[in-house]
This record gives sequence, structure tokens and C-alpha cells, in this order.
Amino acid sequence: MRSNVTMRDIANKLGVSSVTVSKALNDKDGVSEELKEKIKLLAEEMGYRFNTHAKSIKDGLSYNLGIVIPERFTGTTQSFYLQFYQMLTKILDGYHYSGILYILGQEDEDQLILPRIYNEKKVDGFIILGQIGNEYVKEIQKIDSPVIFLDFYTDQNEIDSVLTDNFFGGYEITNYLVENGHKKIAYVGNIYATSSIQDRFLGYYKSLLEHRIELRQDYIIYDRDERGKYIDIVFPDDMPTAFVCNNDEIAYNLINNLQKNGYQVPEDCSVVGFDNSIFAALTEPLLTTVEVNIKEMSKAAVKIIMEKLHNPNEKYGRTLINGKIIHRNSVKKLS
Amino acid sequence: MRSNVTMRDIANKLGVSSVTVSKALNDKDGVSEELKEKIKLLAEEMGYRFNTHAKSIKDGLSYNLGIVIPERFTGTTQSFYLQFYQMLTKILDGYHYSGILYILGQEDEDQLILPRIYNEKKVDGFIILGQIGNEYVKEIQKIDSPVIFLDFYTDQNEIDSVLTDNFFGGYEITNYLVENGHKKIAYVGNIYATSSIQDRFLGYYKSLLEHRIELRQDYIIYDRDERGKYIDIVFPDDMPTAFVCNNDEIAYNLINNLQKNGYQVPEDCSVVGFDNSIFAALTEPLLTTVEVNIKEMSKAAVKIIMEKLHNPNEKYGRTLINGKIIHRNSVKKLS
DNA sequence: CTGAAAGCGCTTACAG
DNA sequence: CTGAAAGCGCTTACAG
Repeated sequence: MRSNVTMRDIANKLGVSSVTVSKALNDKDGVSEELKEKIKLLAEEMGYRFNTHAKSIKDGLSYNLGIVIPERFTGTTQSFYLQFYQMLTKILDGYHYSGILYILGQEDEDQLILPRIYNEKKVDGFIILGQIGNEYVKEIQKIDSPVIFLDFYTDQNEIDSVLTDNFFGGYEITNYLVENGHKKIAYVGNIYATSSIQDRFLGYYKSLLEHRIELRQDYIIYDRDERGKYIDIVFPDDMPTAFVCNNDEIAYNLINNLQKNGYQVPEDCSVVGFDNSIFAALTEPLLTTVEVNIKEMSKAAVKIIMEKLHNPNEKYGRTLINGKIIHRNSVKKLS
Repeated sequence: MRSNVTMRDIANKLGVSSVTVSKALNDKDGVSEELKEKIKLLAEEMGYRFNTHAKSIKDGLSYNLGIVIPERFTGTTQSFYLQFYQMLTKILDGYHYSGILYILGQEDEDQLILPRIYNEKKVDGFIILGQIGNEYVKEIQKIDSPVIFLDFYTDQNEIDSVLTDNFFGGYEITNYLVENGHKKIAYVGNIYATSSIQDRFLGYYKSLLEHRIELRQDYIIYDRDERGKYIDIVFPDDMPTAFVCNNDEIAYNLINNLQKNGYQVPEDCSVVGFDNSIFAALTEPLLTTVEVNIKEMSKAAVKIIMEKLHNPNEKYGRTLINGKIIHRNSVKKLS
């Protein structure tokens, strides 16, 4: 029962032309209200479905956008990007666009093989979600469709990107600790490892500066080596009252570690994280953390790429979106 | 620099017809090898990209498949389905198909609103990933495109589905414990809560039967009420030496619980789980568990839907795929 | 307000 | 081996 109802079928039944049906179904001028209603009703009744391909072939647009996630981000820890995808498609819907999720295999990334959906003109542009190799960035910049990078930035190339404001997030969460009476605040992370760890640290530092709290070298606690491998955390002799962790996983490890050493959280030590990932839900007590604002970032990314669709040559640069603090139970107010 | 190279452009440059170019690019007969090579080379050079829409409009196929995931499975715990999607698209690639991930909002599910990609003929069929409401199942069964259900089954309707063999998995993992010398084996789960918990339990029971081990009612340990809400686990007076948990999250909770009560895992008690989810990586020691065979399930699902594309009326029924045991450190061999 | 004609980029069936 | 003609389902620009 493959339905192949076309506009012509509707037109024939009504004794009008397919042009009129097209106008009616698209709510365009040039059809009487009465006829328009009649056409819409009949279309519904006959189970008519619009054939996007016919439109696509006319105006050279697929009304699909490729959303690319490198496969290394699809492991068990990373449902994060799936939530991004969900939000992106919801927003694209308002533009009458659909999203096509394309998971970029490591091999294709290494060999600079572009997504097949590009070569088959199934998409009008790309949103790249997460860090990809620099060579691939260059390659995808060359294509004749707009591209925007989401949650990833590189200064090697001039790219348009939408990012969470790591600096501001570090600043705000530290402010929050200060407001709760903390002065002995440590930062947990290797500040040479990645730019997001670094930026979050600098936000932490700015908060200290503003509140005239000295930056202590023994309060910068390393959690990994420069290649990213986690190392054992060493506590300073003079224990801090609060820890700003560069992500939730580290916060999770830190809390377990503190508890094994007889410290209570948050009674003895407050701990905050970043990301609001699964790990923030596994700590006991539940973790106060900074959540990436998926909705606003998605909105911004879609808005920019839609504009790029019409102005391919305009540059949009970096767009920073603030995260938001999720208040839970891992911070104690000091009196 | 929007490239709009068409077959005609290539044809004109070479002084041949677009029919010949079409044949050459599609590796069809009726063009000399020499000319074919020349055409392919020039196409490459001119940056030609195939326009799927033109083909689609001819043969009424979009060469896309909708992969639908209900949004409640996109939370932080569920990267599982993203891995499925990745595998599915990899396999679809071999059929020259692309996947379109469609996340079904709760509201749309309740109101029985079909995906827009269906109404716009952007897909030729659907793979439904995970449990959806019965009314929605009925609704989507009505459409004139093939549908297959993956990792979900209902006996309310006659549906074609691909499932992991929970029964066999329960059987195998219990056999494994028996092989390791265990006789006092408990099952953790409410056997009235879901059919997968039930089937896994029955597999466990079959293994006991085969090995002439008595099924003890006090060794069926409830982990949740019938509405699925987790409850505190109560240990039997006569402690088992091994626990078969109905999923990894429960195993994670159980292990923590055991350790708090002074039992060592696996020295005092062995524990196994199901799913190989993130929780299997968070236990200390790492959890031995049964992994869903994503690859074989995906292969089967794609194969069936491709056949349904050509034989819309054939019934395929339920296809069961065995899981596989992932050996880690939570089982002790009893001497 | 309504519609005939032409065209989007490709493929199929046929003729040479 | 090569290509002219027709058509897939829709829309645009124009004529009435």
C-alpha cells in the first residue's frame, strides 16, 4: 500500500491544476480561501506527503544539516553530545530543517575523508560537535557549504565557533564559594593540559584577585600529567576548605579520595565540579557543578549556520555562552 | 563558491551527452572503458557531487533510514543507543544508505505525532530503537514504509523485531558461575517488573535446573518495586557465594552495599551484571557482565529492513541475538 | 484568482 | 558504444 499521492493526484480529483495545489499547500497567495481549505482537507484525506526531493532539486537545498561527532566522543561517558544533538534538531525544526547525525570514524578522520552525506548533497552545511584533528578542520573548511564548530575551538585556522565560556564559569563558581565564606580554595587540574582546564583556572584566579585572596602554588593540585593520564592526587599540608575541580569526574575521584582519608564532604571540605555529567550524579553528596548551557549554545550555532547559508562569506568568529551553576549538596556555608 | 557542477557540465566539457556521463559515473555498461575513465577523472577535477535528490525523485527512494530513539533514553545513563546508531549507520553505509537520527519527544509520542522526516518523505523506513508506547507502535505500524523494532518487543501487536537474547544471557552467565564452582547463587531483580528481568531470571533458573541446583525463594532478591522504584536490598540469612544481577547499575549498588557490610568482592561474594554499561566500569573490582551484541543486532536489523523495502508484506517476527560475556574481575573461582 | 509552460538533475527505455 | 526524448514531483515566472 505504498502511497504515492502527488499534488497532481489531488489536483485531478478537484479539477484544478497542480500549480493551484502547490500554492494552497504552501499557504501562498493566489488561491481563494475556500479552495485552499478544500485542497488541504483532501490532501489530508488522501494521505498526501510532501516530496522534499522535488523541492530540493529545484532550489538546490536539501533542508538537512549534517551534525558531525567524532567517534571517540560516543563512548560510555559521553551522552553529552547526544543531548546536544537532541536540542539542535529541536531548534532546526523551527527552520524546517532536519539534522543528520554523522559519526566520524577515526579512520575517516585520519585519512581526511569527508562525510558521504556531503558528497551526495544530502546536507546544506555542517555543525561539527567536539574536537577534531587540525588537518580535518582545514579539509572541511574548504568545502562549499557552511560549517560551524560547536564546543570546539582552534586558533590554527579562522573558524566560526560556539563555545561554553570556561573562563566565566570558573570565575562564577569560585565567586559562589567565596560568597559561602570560603577563603582557602584550591584548584584541581593540570593547567598545562588543555585550554579548557586553563581557562577555567584563569576564571578561578580572577575571582581570587577580585576578593584579594592570594593565589597559592600549593593550592594548584595536579590531577593528570600533560598527556592527560590521571595521576594520584596529593593533598597540601594545609588543607583547603574548598576545591574547584576542572571536571566532574575528577570531583568524583577527589570526593572518594577525601572520604577514604577521613574527610567529610561538605562538612570538612566543599567540592565543586564542571560539566554536570553522570559523575555529578554519582557522588555522595550530590555535586554542585557548572553545567554547559546546551540550549543557548545550540540556538546560537543554528542561528549562525542559517545565516551563513545565505551569506557564505561572512565571518562570525567565536561566540561564548555562559554555563550555569547547578546547586546541589557538596558545598557548605562557612559562618 | 557554491559549486553546482552537474553531469551536464561534465558532458559539455567533453562533448558527450549527460546520459553517457550518468552511465560512466554509475559504472554501467554502454560506455567504453576509456571514456569512462576520462569522465570520472574530470568529475573529480571539477569537484562534482552527486545530487541524490534527482535520483530520489525518479525512483521514489530517499536512501535514508529514520532511526528513532524516544527521548527518555537520551539521558546521562544511556549512551548505549548512540553506540547502536553508530553501528547501524556503519552498516547502512554498505547499502548506500544514510541514517537520520530522530529523537522522539515525549509529547509527540503521547499525541501520536509521526516524525516530520516521514511526512516529508526524507526516509524510506524506520528502525525504532527502544521501547515506545503501545499506541505509538500501532500508529507507526500503519504507515506505508517498513518499520523494524530494535531492542524492544511487544506482544500486543505483530511487529518485526530484533532483540538481545536475555534468556540465553541469563543462562550463560549462570553457567559461568557454576563452572567456577559456585552453587549458592542468588538472582537480584524483581521478576515481575519487566520482561527482560523475567527472561534473564528464567535463563538463570534453567542453568540451576541443568546443574541440579535447587531454586531457593530466599535467593530471589528484590531490587525494586513493581513500578520500577529501587528499594533497599535485603540479604538472605544464609549468604550466597555469587549474585546474578539483572543489570549493571544494580550490581554497582550491590557491590557498594556488600562492601559497606564488610564483604569483599570477589573474595567473599562474586557478582555479575548485565549490559556492560558505564556502571560496569565504575565498580571496584571491575564487573564481569553480559554485553549486548550491538554489531550483530544492528546487522540483523538492517538486513531485515532492507528486505522489507522490497517485500513490504513479508513478516519476519522476532530475531534473537546472543549477548556475550565480558570477563573482568568480580568473579572468584571456588576450589 | 487560476493555470500552461518550462525547468531543477538525474535515469530509463529505446533508437541508432 | 552513444545519445535524443520523456519523465520523476514540485515551483517559478508569466499570461490571462
